[in-house]
Formats: sequence, C-alpha cells, structure tokens
Amino acid sequence: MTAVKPVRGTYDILPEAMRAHRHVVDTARTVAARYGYDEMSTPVFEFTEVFKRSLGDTSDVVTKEMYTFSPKGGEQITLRPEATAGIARAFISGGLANQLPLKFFYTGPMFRYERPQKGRQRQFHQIDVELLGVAEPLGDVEIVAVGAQILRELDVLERTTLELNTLGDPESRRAYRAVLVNYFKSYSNRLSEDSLARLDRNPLRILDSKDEGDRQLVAGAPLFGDYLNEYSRDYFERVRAGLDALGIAYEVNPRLVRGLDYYTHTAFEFTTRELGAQGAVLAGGRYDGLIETLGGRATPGIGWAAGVERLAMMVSEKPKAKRPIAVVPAEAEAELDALKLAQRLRREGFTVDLGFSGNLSKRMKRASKINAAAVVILREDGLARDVVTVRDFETGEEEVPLTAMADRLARYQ
RNA sequence: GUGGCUGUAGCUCAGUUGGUUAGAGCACCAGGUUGUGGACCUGGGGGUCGUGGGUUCAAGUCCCAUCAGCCACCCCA
Repeated sequence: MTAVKPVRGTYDILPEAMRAHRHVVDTARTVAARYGYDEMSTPVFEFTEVFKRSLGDTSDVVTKEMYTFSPKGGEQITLRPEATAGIARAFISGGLANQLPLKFFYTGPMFRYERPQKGRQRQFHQIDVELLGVAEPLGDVEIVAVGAQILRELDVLERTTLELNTLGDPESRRAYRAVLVNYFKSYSNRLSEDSLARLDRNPLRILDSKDEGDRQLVAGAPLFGDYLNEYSRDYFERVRAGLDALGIAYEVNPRLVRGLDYYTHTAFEFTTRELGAQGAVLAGGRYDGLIETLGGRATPGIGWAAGVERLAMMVSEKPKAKRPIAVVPAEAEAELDALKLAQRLRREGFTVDLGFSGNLSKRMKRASKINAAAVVILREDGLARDVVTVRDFETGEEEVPLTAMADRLARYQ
C-alpha cells in the first residue's frame, strides 16, 4: 500500500487546485510582462556546485535541504531548491553579459528536503522575477513594484505587509558582522543553542531569533545602521524614496535578514499572518555578488521569489471552470449529427460537452450536473430542418435556425 | 532534525466501561417520477477502522513500533 501514495511532502494538483495554481502564475506572468519581464526556463537540476557556491556552504538549504544524487555514479547533481542560482548560471553559460539589462520572469517546481507543513512542501512551486545588470536603486524599486502589483491583482496585497531592510554593501556588512559576532560572543553563555550555532554560520540571523533570552540580548546589540557606509546609507534612502513615490507602503525592519549568502543592500519580504509560521509569501533582494561568485563577470542583480501554493491559499476567489455548452441528441438516431454539431461549435471556439451515452433524460441530468450554461438539443431531423433547440438552464428554451445558433450561444462564451 | 496533536467509507463525522455481520449525512451508481435537467421516492456499490506487531476467549476501542498529515521550533517561498 505504501507504494500507492505520494512521496512525503509531495502532492497531486487536481483540476480545482490547478485552476487556482494557474490563476496565480498567469496573473504574475501577465503583470511581469507589462514591466518588460520575459519568461525563461532552466533545467530542474544543476551541478551541485552551482547551488553550493551561490547559496553558500553553510546555508541551511545547502547543508540539509538539498536533493543531491549521482546518476550512474557520475557527477553530483542537485534538484534545484530555488531558481536564482540556475538563472545566474544560465546567464554565464549563455554569454548574456552583453545584452544588459535583462529582465526575466520564471516559474517552476523547486525541491527542498524539509519537514512538511501546510504551505511548505518538499516539491513546491515558485514564481520568480529577476533583473540583471542594473546597479541603480530604481532597479530595486521596480522589482518591488512588480511584486506589489502582482499581489494587488491577486487581491491579496492588503493582507500582507512589506518589510524592508538593507544589508549594506559587502564592506558595511563585513564591518557590522564583526562587531555583532564580538557582541554576542561576550554573552555566549546566555545565548540559546540555536543562536550559538548561528554565530558561526549566519550571525545576522540571531537578530531574528524568537527565543526570549536572545531577544533581550538583541535589544542591546549594535545597530546595523551605525555601520553602514555612506554609499549604502544613501542607496537605501533612494530605494525608499522610489517606493514612497509609487505609494508602496512598507515597514523598515532592521531584523529582516536573508538566509542565503548572496544578498546585499535591499532585502524585502511580503509577509502575511494568514499562513501561520509560513508567513513569507514573496521575498527577495539584491545580489550584486552572485554572478561573480559563480565565475562570471561582476554583474549586479536583484529579484524575488514567491510561493505559488502560499499565494493560491491566500486567493479567496477560487477561479471556476468555464461553463460548457452541452450538446445533446434527443434520440439515438441523432447521435452522429450531435457529434458533428459539437465539432463545429468547438471549431468556432465554444467549450462543448458531448456525452458518450445515455437517453435524453440522462444526458440532461449530466448537463445540469456539469453546470452547463446551455444545452443544444438536436432531433433526428434537426440538421435536415436546419433547426436546433437551445435550452438556457435559467430562462427556458427556444428553437432557433441552425444559422442563428452561434449568435444565440455567443452570450455563454 | 526537535517537541506536541491527529489518523474510521471519495468528503464531514458517530461509534457506549474492549463483546455478535462497523454506522450517518453528503457524494457516487441504478431504477422510478418529473415524461427535456435541477426537487422528490426506492434500491445499490464502497471501509482488512493509516500500517505492522502485541495483550486478551474477544480490539476500531488497550500497549508498542512505524507511516502520514497538522501545529510550534528550525528554516524559508
């Protein structure tokens, strides 16, 4: 029996869920296109090295969440845990550096070996937007604006909060990191076990700890703002000015940090309280060092990723399937004529349901059950007489000439 | 990976202090009546009670293990 169920953390997307899923992705793709972002795609797996180098050897994703394997005992391959690394790799291997700036929209499945929860699967789907080759704050502003607009059109924006922070440039970050590590080391006996581990890997994360003892220490910790150099400080101001100009509301959250190594300057996150602990719905930031880390020519970049499942859960208006027009032969002798009529309507662009069996009563029941907008009933002599009966389930029925049928049905399209 | 809660038909749930062939509603199928659907009537299929052990004369009901989901931590989309 164990073989006949999905692998832990995976699930089947049946038609109803798939409509919600597609609604999210289609909306995102459409909005992104209005900003000039074109869809692209990369393989679902890459050499493990691509993720190790871009995400960082010590990141949680790399150390414990990757699906890594060696097909036929050969090279090490990893199912992508996120999209940016692959896009950056494609940018380098495709020699795209002379086409900057580049704007990409992306969507597809991602894989992380985590303990499943609602809104957190081992195979899940993301939408991504990336802007490469722009080092100006206006790039950051546009990226955030695309995300906000997608959330707005999905009608979930007002149920999220945009949190914003700066991680500074590498120089500022190094300086702050050193000070921070020093500070926490002097209190290492009071630090929680989790944070003790973070001290080596990603000390900035301690700022976001939920442990009560940690929070007390964090309250007295040095502030990143005091260690930002002038360039970084000014950069952040200009990003904020751009968001203000667009009327995009945000809260500066000095404790907002990113788990992946490649981020610099702007970091942001649209969060919600509707999804429990999985509150991050759309998050990203600037990654100016990534391309270089992967072996390409230094190229600035910024982007975000959003969880399709999480967004789909937040969308309250579940998209409905299109109501078909049912074609029903009134008697067995009309079956082939019904077949031809259905074919004709489909060629004209109508969504048509044609049953495979049953008498008139049974077919009508079915038409009603599948929520048909109308039924076209065809008698044996219908085609010969050039008439069909169109029955609207709400208003009744009427007999119309064959030539007028399409016009009559147009209202249901 | 840690801690906790849960697990009975497709779905939502009942199942008394362990005791004869495990139930309901909805859904599904068939028939009837509407005689071209929706309502209604009748009947039917479907569960090795997550799985595997154990205790017992007897377990859905007790014990252990395991799997899965959910919640929190962790992490993140």
